Amino acid sequence: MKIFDELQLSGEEEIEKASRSLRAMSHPLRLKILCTLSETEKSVQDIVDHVGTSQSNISQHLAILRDKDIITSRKDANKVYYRLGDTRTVSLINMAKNVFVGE
Amino acid sequence: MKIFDELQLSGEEEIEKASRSLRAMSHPLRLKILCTLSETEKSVQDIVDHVGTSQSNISQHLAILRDKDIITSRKDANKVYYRLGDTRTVSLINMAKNVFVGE
DNA sequence: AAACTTATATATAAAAACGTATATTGAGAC
DNA sequence: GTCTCAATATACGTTTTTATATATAAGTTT
Repeated sequence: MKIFDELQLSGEEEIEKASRSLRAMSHPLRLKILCTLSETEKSVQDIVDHVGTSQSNISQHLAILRDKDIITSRKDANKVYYRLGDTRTVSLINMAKNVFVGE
Repeated sequence: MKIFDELQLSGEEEIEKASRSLRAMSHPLRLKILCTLSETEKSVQDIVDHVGTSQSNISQHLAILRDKDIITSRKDANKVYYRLGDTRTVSLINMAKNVFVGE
């Protein structure tokens, strides 16, 4: 049917795009970061405290999420605040929550 | 708020579980396989034809998805038919489609 | 037995993760 | 201004994981 076809993830580019985003989300630390950010924007240090690994490691993971436009940042003084990038990202996180919580 | 808390992906195990599933979905070939299977169950050879790589490679990817309970299989004669594993998997694929299609 | 379908073992290549060290940027003290 | 401290990013090397090709095994059908 029509509706179904429209919902197909078909084109090569669409597949690639989706899989890049999913891959970026799929690392435990990055997923934690994203869940943390779904509440409210946070500074890098906040994230480090919540998630619990080295500052450098967090920063590297943030770079990965940033490169894929999954999160965005704003700089205030010498701190950098991160938040979920766009509606699509928010949907993704909510989707993950809905699907995985309570199993 | 309450509802929000309930939707949090919080426990370490929950995070690990979600990220394992997401990672399994996040390879382009595996995502293609899953999309293909969202229509209807298919034999390995069907999948090879649809997705387009070697039989061995497909089989290896199927093993990964199978190990994570994302797909299940049934054997009929000398063919093996795969389909999406459970409701959770179907939700995941549908949500991925919803999120990524039409961007 | 020969042909077919699927799975697996093994080796290699490629990519990702992480630690350590270092760079950058901004703010405040002096 | 420049020194210093704090916050964040990046570079680089090493280890671990993942992907894939090639070859082969195992089970089924004819």
